[in-house]
Amino acid sequence: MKLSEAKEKFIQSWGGLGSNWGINRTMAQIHALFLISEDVLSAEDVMEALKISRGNANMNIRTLIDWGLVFKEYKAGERKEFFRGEKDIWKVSQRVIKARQRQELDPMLSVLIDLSNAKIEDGEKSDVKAFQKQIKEIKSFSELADRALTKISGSEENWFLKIFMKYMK
Amino acid sequence: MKLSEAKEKFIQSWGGLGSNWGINRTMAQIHALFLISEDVLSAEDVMEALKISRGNANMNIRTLIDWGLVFKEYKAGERKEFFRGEKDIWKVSQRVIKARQRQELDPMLSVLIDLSNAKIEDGEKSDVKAFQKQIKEIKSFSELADRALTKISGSEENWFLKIFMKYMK
DNA sequence: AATATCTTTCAAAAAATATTGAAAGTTTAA
DNA sequence: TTAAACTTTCAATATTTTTTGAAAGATATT
Repeated sequence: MKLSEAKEKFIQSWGGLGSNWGINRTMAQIHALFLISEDVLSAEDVMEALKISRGNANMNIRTLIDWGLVFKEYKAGERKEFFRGEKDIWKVSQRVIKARQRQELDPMLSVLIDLSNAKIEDGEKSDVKAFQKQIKEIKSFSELADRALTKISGSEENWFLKIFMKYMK
Repeated sequence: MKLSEAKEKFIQSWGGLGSNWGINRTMAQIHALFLISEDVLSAEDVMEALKISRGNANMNIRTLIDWGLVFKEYKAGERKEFFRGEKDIWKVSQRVIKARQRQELDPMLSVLIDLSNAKIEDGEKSDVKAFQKQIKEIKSFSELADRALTKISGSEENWFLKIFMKYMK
């Protein structure tokens, strides 16, 4: 296999993985490109490598920066911006977890908390009770998951590895 | 708040959560409906509650059954099928993890394994080395994650709770 | 202050994804 | 065996999401 083929395959697969998990395909591809690029890349490099438009490249690079997966870097004597990807895959996954937790899990949790506290003013009494019980269970579970994810996304890789070795065979 | 409003809010939020995670919105809404329905529901009940077509209801209920989140049930003397949702939120999340692991993580893992084993027959030697090193790291991490998810999706809730209490404050 | 270089925005277009509903398929009952 | 009751399929349609590219906005250079 050629190196370029191998890279292409990685980029495409990473893009597919992302898009199945609600992360837009191009953003995941750009991220893949950065994961396997030793050097910094300019917006143009990204546009060219992935054959995408300037707007698309710009927008998705911004989002990757927001997520903490890509960093701006300046070259002496060069006017344009360059970017470098976070290479440590443990850090990458922590930052993905963090971003998605605040964007998607937390809003759901806040709805669950609202519903738990809401006074329900009609309906068959047993229906209301059943509904409230189920919401409470989902809320408790979500809070547990939220705390577990927070812990994982703030830990050293070592910590996780130790727990894994000890408890997960 | 009225019971119907509260239910609606839960269904909409759960649908939104799903769609942000690459699960089609309607499927997540149907799932939410089952989560908070004490009784079995027919396809028509679902169609009516969510105002969706027969085909849509049928297709998404099938997928939920595939995922192990909804079960067929028959009523004595009734010809049509009824469905009941899995209510235990721990089991629900285990089954979601399992479904997505085999659908999305495993294919990526298999690409990573292929790339790790592939003989790369061109390119600057140091580029090839760097690429191979990075792929190997991503692969190792993915295998670890895969095993962690497998363990979690096959465990008792108690096991997880214990670990959590002990290690995650 | 005019110009060149580069970045960002955003409305329109394209692409991807989900939904509909009618027709075909299946099962049960008379 | 026929018909009624129900489920599944799938081509056409609708909706949502993503992408483009040109124009506007910055910032640096002469």
